[in-house]
Amino acid sequence: MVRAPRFDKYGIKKGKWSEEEDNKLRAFVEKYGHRNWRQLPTLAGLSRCGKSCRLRWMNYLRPNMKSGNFTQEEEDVIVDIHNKLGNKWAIMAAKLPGRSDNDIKNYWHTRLKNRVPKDRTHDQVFKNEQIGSSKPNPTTGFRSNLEQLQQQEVAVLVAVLSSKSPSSSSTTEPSPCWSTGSNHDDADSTKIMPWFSEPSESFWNEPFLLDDDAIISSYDNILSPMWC
DNA sequence: AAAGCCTCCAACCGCAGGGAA
DNA sequence: TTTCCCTGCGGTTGGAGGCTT
Repeated sequence: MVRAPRFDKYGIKKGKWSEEEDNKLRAFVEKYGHRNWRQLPTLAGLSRCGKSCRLRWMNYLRPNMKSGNFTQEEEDVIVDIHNKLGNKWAIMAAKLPGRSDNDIKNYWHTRLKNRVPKDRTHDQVFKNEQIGSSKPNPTTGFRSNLEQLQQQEVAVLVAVLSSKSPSSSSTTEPSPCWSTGSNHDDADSTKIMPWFSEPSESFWNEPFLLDDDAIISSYDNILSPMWC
């Protein structure tokens, strides 16, 4: 079900993550955070690119990640947002704590896509909007129609993000907003994520000390691009 | 039993936006 | 102002496992 592990020409591992790699990544991020995904794999002793580490963390290793089937409520949220905004998986993920954009995207493609009438999708709405206004307004033209639609999208987006998420009423689960880098500031991050403690200042100023000498020596010989 | 097909999802890839230099 | 780097997003793919014939 997943890609077989392999190494690219730079020695960067690709494919399925092992339990050991997961543990290394989880331990490192929980201890030091993830300010620099590009350097993180080197510091954490992983033969992965930063992008791969970020994806793994965001999709599976984050605290409070849910597994298993989507509830009817979650499904409704996905369909509703898709009708309004289209394939905005990150926005849907922000509304569904514990679900990643990848989860939602997969769920849409495998379960929901064929269930939702095509003429109700955002893309079709967008097309209809353009077809319906095939005679451009002599004073404003097509561009303003598009801008108007974009303004409507922004309004919907604001409404979606400002409304309560389905599970927030029944749980005390932290808001996923931290994961999108919005709607919070650093001062609040420890409240939102009790597990996320700001690393001590010395961490960012002092050289990182690893237990494994081999990793330290390899750090000096990084020739491959760390980001894919 | 086995071959072929289908489904699902973890992971990869490329692009765009924002910020720093 | 321009260029470069980093990050996040959305589309696509690889391939294991299940199903059908």
